[in-house]
Amino acid sequence: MYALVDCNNFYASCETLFRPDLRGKPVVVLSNNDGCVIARSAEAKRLGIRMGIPAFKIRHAVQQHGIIVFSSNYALYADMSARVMATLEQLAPAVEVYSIDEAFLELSGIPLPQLQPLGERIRHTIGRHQGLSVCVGIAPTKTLAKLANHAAKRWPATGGVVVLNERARQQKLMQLVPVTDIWGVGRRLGKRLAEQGIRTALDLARCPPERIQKQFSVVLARTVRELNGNACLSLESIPAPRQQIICSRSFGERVTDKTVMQHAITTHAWRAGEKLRGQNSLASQLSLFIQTSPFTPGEARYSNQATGHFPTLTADARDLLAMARRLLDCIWQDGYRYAKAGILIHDIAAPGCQQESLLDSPARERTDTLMATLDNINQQGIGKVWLAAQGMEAHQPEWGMKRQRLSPAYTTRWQDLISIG
DNA sequence: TCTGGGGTCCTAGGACCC
DNA sequence: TCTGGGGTCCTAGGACCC
Repeated sequence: MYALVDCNNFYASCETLFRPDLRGKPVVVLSNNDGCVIARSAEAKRLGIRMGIPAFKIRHAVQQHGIIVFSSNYALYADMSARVMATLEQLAPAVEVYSIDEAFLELSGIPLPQLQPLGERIRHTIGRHQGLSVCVGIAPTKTLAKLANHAAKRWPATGGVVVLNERARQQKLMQLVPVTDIWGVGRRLGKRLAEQGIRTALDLARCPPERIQKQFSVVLARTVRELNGNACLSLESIPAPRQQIICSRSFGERVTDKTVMQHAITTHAWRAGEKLRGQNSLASQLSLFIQTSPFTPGEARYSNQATGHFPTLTADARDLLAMARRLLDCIWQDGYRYAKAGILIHDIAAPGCQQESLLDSPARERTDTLMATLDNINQQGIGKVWLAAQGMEAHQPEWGMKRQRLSPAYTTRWQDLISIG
């Protein structure tokens, strides 16, 4: 059996955690740059604030209903997430961290009658330790566990825990759930399925998987099997190294100056290097993209990308930044108002695969030591070091994000520690 | 004025190989 | 007149997830 544990309104709940005065009030959290609504408290949902709506479109509702608005505070969310996951590790034999607010647990070996009490214990413990509310779905496959979790969220009478072990209960639930609420079925597939009269989860579960594979894909066929209790997906407790690393941001204000753009892209390249070294990988190529806004009508549009190959595999920040700057020289065009830029690494290799250069022997060990030292300093919170190419105003860069409603980093920065009295 | 930032997997089609 | 059959690798694009 698998459990899916999912935090309720995670970002919004993190914000109210240290602001008890806001409990029971409508709260929303915006995406980076205060762009769109990406999380809502139950009260905000009840007011009809939709997921993903641009912030400027809800200004009226904010005023009218006194909705409290926050910028994204990922320092806070990531730290609270780590605490929730650590708690789950103590409650279950194996945990797969699936996203910032969700985890799958493997519960094999636990007798059936103990599953419901275990779900309740998980809810209770995270409520006590982290002050967050979670829902728990338990079922024989991951897809059914997702479905059970969906039911636990949707129907409060379940008490936030749903165990779906009997076929009859699974079918009863599937009959009520639209097919697009199934994990792995999005809008497009939902539309194509509807054309064939497949509207509920049960409709899909009753299709022969061979037919679905032929007409749709092997992925959807797997979903059909999972809905029928045939587990095709297993718990992946050890995350595989990323095959692709992206660091990109929309700018707080449009960028028109090449030096400012250089600072931005070298900072993204630096971050990409940190992620790369963090998973002990090497890059063989790096891409850069820059673009104007696709939304502003009447404004000249430009978007371009360039890729460069390294002579030997590298995770050295100096190589990555130099490449980013070289690529910018290739695609930069004066006269545009740039809205976004990013760095992509997609050809990622493990150390030991590299072909060293015949001509110059890179001092691999020395660059590894240097990078490890820099990463260490930055992780310990004793200060920050970076390369001069990133510009000197690393804390408040000109191109930085707009975050006008940012809450304190309550749990990760000493000066933001809450004081009482 | 104002529209996020990551990821994954699969498939089709072209280039190329023998 | 008649023009094979079996592969691999790469890329772009589409779909999904949070």
